[in-house]
Amino acid sequence: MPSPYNIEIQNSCTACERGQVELFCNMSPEAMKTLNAIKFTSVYPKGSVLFVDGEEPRGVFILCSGRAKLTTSSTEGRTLIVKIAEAGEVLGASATILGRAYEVSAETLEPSQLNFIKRDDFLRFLNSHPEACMHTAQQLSEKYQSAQREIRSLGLAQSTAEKLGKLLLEWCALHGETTPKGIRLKVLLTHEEIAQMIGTTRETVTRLLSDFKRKKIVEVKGSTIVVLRKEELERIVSI
Amino acid sequence: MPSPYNIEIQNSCTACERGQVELFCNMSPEAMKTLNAIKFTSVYPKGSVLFVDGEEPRGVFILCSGRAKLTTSSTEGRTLIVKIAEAGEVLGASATILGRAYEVSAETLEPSQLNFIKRDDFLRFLNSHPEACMHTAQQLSEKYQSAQREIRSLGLAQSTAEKLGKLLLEWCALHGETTPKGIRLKVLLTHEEIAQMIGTTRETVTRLLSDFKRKKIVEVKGSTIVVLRKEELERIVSI
DNA sequence: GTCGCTCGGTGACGGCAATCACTCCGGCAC
DNA sequence: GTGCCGGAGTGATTGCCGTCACCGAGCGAC
Repeated sequence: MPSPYNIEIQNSCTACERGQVELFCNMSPEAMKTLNAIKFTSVYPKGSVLFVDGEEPRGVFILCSGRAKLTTSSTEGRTLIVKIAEAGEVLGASATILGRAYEVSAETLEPSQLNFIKRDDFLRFLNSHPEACMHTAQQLSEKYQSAQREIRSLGLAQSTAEKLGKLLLEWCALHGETTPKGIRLKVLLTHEEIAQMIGTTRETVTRLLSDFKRKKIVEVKGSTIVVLRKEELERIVSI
Repeated sequence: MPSPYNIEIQNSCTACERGQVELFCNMSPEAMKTLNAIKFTSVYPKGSVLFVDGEEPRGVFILCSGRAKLTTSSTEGRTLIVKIAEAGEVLGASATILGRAYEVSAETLEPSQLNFIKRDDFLRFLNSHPEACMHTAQQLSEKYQSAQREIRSLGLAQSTAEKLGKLLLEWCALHGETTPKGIRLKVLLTHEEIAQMIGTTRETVTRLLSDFKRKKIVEVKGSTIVVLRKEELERIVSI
C-alpha cells in the first residue's frame, strides 16, 4: 500500500505483524480492540514536531515505524538531544499520566507512522486494562533506565572523547553490523546532532572523529562509520 | 514508640497517617491489606546501602521516613549523586519491573524506615491490583521527569555556577523557609556531596559559594544557607 | 551555468575549571 | 594537653574545549 511518504501504513494494530516483539503491541485481543478504537493513525513527514517541551499534555504517541528525536532546549537556544526513539516506543506517557507539561520535545527524524491517543482515552484505557498499565510501567521503566544512562554519560565523563566513545559503543550494540574489518554503523545524524547528543559543539565532534580516524580507531565514509578497534574505544571510555 | 535509631516506627501501612498525601500509600483497603502482608518493615541507620548499581533486582524499597541518596559511579571512583529521595518514594521499581540490574545505588542519608517488597511479591501485587499499577506508573513518571531535569541541568548548563544556582533554586522550591532576610535552607550535605550532585569538584563548589557570598547573593552559617537575592540567582541560571 | 544553503574540516585564541598542594579549623579520642 | 581526621578555604598551574573565523564540497533550485 503506497502512502504519501513512501512508507507502509498499518491501519490495524491487531493485524500488525510487528506486534509480537514490541512492548505495547502484544496484548490480549480485547485490549488491542479497545486500542484500535481510541487511536488515531497518521503518517508524518520528516521534521514534524509532535509536541513541545512545556506544552500541556494532549495525549501519547505510539511510534509504529520511523524514528523521532526527543530534545530539550535552554533559553538561549542550545539544544540537547535526550534520546532517539525507535519504533515501538511510546512518547509523552509520563507527562500524560501525571497531567504535567511535556518534559521534552519530540520531532520525527524520518517519515514515521504514529498512533495518537487522547489523554482521557489513554487514562481510561490504562485503568480498565491492567495489562496495558503493566506495559506502560515497563515502557516508563525503560525510559527511566535510558535516562539514567544519559545522566551517567553526561555527569561522570570527564572528557568529551569519552562521551563520544560511549555513544559510538552504544550504537555498536544497538544496530552495529559486524564485518571482517570491524563494526559498521549507519549514522543518520549530522555532526551538529551528534554534538547535541553529548552536550558539546559541532567543531569538537569533527575534531574528535578526525582524532579517532588518525588513531585508526574508526573509519568514516559518508554517513557510515566503521569501528575498527572496539577495544581501544572501550579503553578510552573506561579510563 | 522509641526505636533503635530514635525515629518513630510505623508498622501498619493502613494506620499510617502520612497515607493521605503520598503516592504509594493511599490505596483501597484491600490493596493496603495485601501490601501489609507482603512488606518487610525495617529501620536502617545512616549510611546503609540498600542496593548497588549493577546488582540483580531483589525487590523494591518504599521510603517511609528519612532520606536516601541515589548514586552512580564511574570505574575510577568518581561518584555522581543522581537524586536525593524523600519519604514516600519507591526505590528500585524500574529494575524490579524489568528484571534488569539496578541502574543506581541507594544509601540512606539519615536513619530511615523502609518497607521492602520482594520482586515476585511486588510483580504479583501489581498484576492483581490495577490501582497499585497505576500508582507505580505515576511514581515512574515522576522519576523519569526528575531524571529529565537532571539531564537538562547537566547537559545544557555551560558554567558550573549555573548548575549550582539551579540546585539552590530547586532546594528553595522544595524545602525553603521564607524569612524576612531571604529563603533559608538547611543543607545537610558536605561540599563534596554537593559537588557530586552537579558533576564538579569540591574546590569548585567552595569557590562558587564564596563567590556568591562576595556578591551578597547568599549567606552561609554552618549548615544553613540563606538565599538573599533569589532574582540574581535566577538571572545567573537563565543566562 | 549561478546562487542558496547545509554540512564538514581546520586554525587561533582565551577562559573556565580540574588538579595539585598546601593551610586552617573544629571535633573527637585518649 | 597532643594527635588525628574530615571538612572547608585558597593559590598556582595546566589543558581541554568553546568560540570565532574562514574555506571547500556537495546539492538542489531556478
